[in-house]
Amino acid sequence: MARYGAEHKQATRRRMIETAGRRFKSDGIDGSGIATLVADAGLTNGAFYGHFSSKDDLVAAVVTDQLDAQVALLDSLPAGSGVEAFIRDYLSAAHRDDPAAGCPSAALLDEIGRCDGAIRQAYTAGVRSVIAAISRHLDDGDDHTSPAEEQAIGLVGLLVGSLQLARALEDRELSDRVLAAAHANALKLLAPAGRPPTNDQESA
Amino acid sequence: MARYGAEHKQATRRRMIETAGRRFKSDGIDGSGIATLVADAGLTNGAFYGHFSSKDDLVAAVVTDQLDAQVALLDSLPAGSGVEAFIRDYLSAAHRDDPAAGCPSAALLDEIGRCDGAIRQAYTAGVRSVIAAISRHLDDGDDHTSPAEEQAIGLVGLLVGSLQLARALEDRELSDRVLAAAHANALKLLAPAGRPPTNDQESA
DNA sequence: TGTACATCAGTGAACGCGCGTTCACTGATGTAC
DNA sequence: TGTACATCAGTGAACGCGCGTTCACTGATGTAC
Repeated sequence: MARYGAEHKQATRRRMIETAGRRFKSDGIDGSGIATLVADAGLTNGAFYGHFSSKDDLVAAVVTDQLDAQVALLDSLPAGSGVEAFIRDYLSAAHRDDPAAGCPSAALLDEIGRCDGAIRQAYTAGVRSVIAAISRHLDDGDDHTSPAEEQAIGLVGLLVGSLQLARALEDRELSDRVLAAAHANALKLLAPAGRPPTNDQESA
Repeated sequence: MARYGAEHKQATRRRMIETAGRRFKSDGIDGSGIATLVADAGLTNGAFYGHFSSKDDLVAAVVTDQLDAQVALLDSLPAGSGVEAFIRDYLSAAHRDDPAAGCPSAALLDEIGRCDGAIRQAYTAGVRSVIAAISRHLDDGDDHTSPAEEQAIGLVGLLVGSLQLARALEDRELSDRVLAAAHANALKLLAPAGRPPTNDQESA
């Protein structure tokens, strides 16, 4: 046996992936250097390549981990009104103001679009699971015009784009209005056609 | 008088802003170095600071220019079904496959969210105009449940998020499905409540 | 008309710095005998 | 029980490179006389 138990190295890798997830989401992938990433996990730079073969290798692992966590969150929501609760939290001022703890797609999606194949593949697999998890919630409700997957995709697009928009705006009041408008529009997407959407939301 | 006419320097600045717009949208802001930006415009690196005080200064000018162009495009569309045409083009495979020529928000929004105040202010002013331009089109149609601005904001969020998603996916078939689903959802957002959305779109 | 000078957009080498990555080394542990 | 050795997660200095930025210079032009 070596200096540490068999689980020690895995635990360090785990820690790297989690702290890197926060760092990427707050500073961007390009904006986060190896020295910073490794310091966040309490290590020095040379240790990095004992755990990952390259920065891209870490990015792929982080992307997978982040989307897995989002699926786990969705699966933990109650079957009845889970999606509505998810939407409310997603479009909250708290989520907007804390990217490091939030949705990886909102923080990184256009940067991921410019990444190499392996990272995009990891993202593709992850987002497929997210869409499936949302669809499962939508299927629980009986009435809907469009297939659940179509609704789920539209919802993801709307949530991600709107949160990015709210974050990019320098005007707090307009940003709040974007969150409120996105909320109203998300409910409209979920509402069955032929009836007006339930309208119990207020401006944030 | 100097070597060139009074309009020469302005023309060079214009060219820098346009080529930088394409470069930023294809490689990202962080991903585009001064040397490349200046070479794209047919200059060498020292010339840069005769036109801009810093890279951030260029970025702000590019953001303003790009969103102005988007407003001009929207204003050039026919009053009747302008938004529907805009949506169709926005969610086309051609737009997905050519970020350099496309929407600046789809290419850069999360990166802009991490930029300094001046850039975010430029973006805020620009996107305000885009939302206003879309709202003008929506006001032309008489029937709508939600105020035009609310619909316009939802539409922007949906389009931007969905296009980013389509671009990030490594699976072409799923990416096409995302574009088609976004299209269907966009029409649903525009449709007045109480009637099902017009459903004349096909998968791309 | 011819010469000396001022202008100034653009050139290209150089600056310090942080990047991703490599590698010889450390030192705390478990194992062999 | 005591000593010599193997393991290996983590250390920290160093690598070549591209970054944003600076600056002394170039050279084609218009102006002065």
